[in-house]
Amino acid sequence: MADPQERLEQTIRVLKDKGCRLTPQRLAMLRILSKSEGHPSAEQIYEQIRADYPTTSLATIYKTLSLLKNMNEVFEITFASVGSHYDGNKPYPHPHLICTKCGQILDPEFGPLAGISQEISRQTGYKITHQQLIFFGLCPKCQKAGQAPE
Amino acid sequence: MADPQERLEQTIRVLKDKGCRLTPQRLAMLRILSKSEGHPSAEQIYEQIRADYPTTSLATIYKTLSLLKNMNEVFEITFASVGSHYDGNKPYPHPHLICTKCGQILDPEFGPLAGISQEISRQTGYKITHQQLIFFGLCPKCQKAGQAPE
DNA sequence: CATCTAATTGATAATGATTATTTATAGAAA
DNA sequence: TTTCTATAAATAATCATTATCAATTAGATG
Ligand SMILES: [Mn+2]
Ligand SMILES: [Mn+2]
Ligand SMILES: [Zn+2]
Ligand SMILES: [Zn+2]
Repeated sequence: MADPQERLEQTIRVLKDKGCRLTPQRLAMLRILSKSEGHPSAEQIYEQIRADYPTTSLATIYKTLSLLKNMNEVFEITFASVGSHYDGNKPYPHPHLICTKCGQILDPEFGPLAGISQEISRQTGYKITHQQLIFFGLCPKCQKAGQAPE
Repeated sequence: MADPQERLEQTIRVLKDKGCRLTPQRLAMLRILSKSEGHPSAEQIYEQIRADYPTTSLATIYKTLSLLKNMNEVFEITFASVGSHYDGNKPYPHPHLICTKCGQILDPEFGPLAGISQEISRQTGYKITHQQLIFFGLCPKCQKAGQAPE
């Protein structure tokens, strides 16, 4: 994982570059996201923030997450059955390992790209039941510029 | 892809084995799902069904999908930003290729497991921007039987 | 420091996909 | 026919997320 302090400073730099304000609520969120322990959901971030800033609104959490997503300073794991979770420590797409019972989410570390499941299983002790591999991109039709989404 | 007729018959067999009834609405759904053209959403299945059975309720679609999921006769692609989509032709986990502009979902065919993105891109003409690879399983703690989910 | 103003916040309403509930229906069994 | 049970239809409820808008404030300016 990246050094949380460096991630924090990096994100603050990007925010300032874009002319965004650094409010206390945002700073508190950045501290949490720079570590992203356990890949928190919006609700979990909200609960942590409220410890220090009891009047914070959940809407602020969502708006800040949206802002950070747009500048690629947080990565969103969108999986319907567990809701969205966030990783501000590795703010780019990467594989995840989800426990289907308790919902715990890990970043599995793996080198090549073969026998992955076994390797992850060995590393983490998880018993892997299934996986989801999704590729995103633009279909040929959508690559033509100036075309509205259907 | 599997032969839709065979998939239809297979699912009907499983339903009967479990003592479930084969209603006209269900049969209409099975016909759609056995092909699963375009990986339809619940809403899209609903619209197709209504052509033949105008009084059908959306709740029935969801209930039947839930039934079929439980007997592994349909695979659900749960990705938050596009909502759930269904594949009854290949009713088991497999990779998907999603256009982030129009939402089209394909089953990319690929052999080994290296240089996948390039191969998929060549086969489909998609310009791949990112991917999501998620492994599901049970963490060591959850593998201990009789433990409640957190 | 005081003032100014656009960005941001907090409170709340709205949205939308999915699930739950309740009553009605229909076919199988007796 | 009567009874029984699975299922359907209609509708309400849920819940995560987004939108709205008046109030507040960070940060620039003088
Ligand atoms: Mn991660
Ligand atoms: Mn598929
Ligand atoms: Zn677990
Ligand atoms: Zn497209």
